[in-house]
Amino acid sequence: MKRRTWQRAAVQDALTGRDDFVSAQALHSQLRADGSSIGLATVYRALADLAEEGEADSLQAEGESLYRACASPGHHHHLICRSCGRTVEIEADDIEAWAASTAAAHGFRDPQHVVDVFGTCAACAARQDARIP
Amino acid sequence: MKRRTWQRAAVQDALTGRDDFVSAQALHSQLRADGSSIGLATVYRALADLAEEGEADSLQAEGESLYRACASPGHHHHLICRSCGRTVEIEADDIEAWAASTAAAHGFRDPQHVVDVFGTCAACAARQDARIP
DNA sequence: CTCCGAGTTGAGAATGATTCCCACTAGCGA
DNA sequence: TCGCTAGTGGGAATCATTCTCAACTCGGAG
Ligand SMILES: [Mn+2]
Ligand SMILES: [Mn+2]
Ligand SMILES: [Zn+2]
Ligand SMILES: [Zn+2]
Repeated sequence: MKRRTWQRAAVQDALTGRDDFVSAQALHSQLRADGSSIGLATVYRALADLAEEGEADSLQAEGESLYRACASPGHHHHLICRSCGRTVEIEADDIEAWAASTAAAHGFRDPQHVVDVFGTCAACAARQDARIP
Repeated sequence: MKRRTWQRAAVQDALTGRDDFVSAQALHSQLRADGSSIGLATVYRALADLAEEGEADSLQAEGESLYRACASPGHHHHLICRSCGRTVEIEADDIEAWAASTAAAHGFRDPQHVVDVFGTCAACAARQDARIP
């Protein structure tokens, strides 16, 4: 029996309020800065729960876990700006089929896959070009 | 000027001697068990160097970095058994093209991608089936 | 071959993210 | 409302990885 606490709601709201992948630490700092008294361990627990329930997507970058409340309810992948973190949700049935058939072709059962694309978004690219010349 | 030391050679040899992804800690333990006096920090450094030089591939799993000396010299991906770690190297030009075009379609520059497939290999699947019934 | 200097090593300390501990708090069903 | 117990949070503990730095050793110059 899961209980509804304002802490869980606060984490979910904070996550929904942004469109980039964020770490537990960063989200905790943001919540504290906004006046919340939520604890760090609770933010970690809430994010882990959200990810397990499928309410949030997670990925590993530079040794830390990042989370995002995605708009697409189903399975999808991400195109992520490595500079500002802005993220585009991507659906690619071809990739799904490829992953499944590749696993099957080698006798692997219960396939899962990690597919993420990183790049520099147009805005960040323009900013970089303007600064360097 | 990069020097040739027996420590680097030992790490590379140990890595080449296995066909699964392995952590720095595990490789250090193995080397020590085989009588080497190599230090843990050195194993970390050697693996990082090998990865940077393209001599080894690396991926993140469960919060730790794993390394593998791959047979394919060029860019490729992996199909990994989540039970025993056995790895198959995969080349998929379709995926390369898809990643590049996806990034371009959204105005993202300098795309890179992470594509890994995990599953249970035939041997591990058979072992599990035999144990459970 | 010998010498010297800069790259390399390794034990232990430091770091940083994440988890654990546990006394206290607060959902929520009866 | 009452009691049970999941949830909370501050701080300690854990764990992978990096840093520190004195000692060491490649490898090119002479
Ligand atoms: Mn997919
Ligand atoms: Mn690729
Ligand atoms: Zn950007
Ligand atoms: Zn296996």
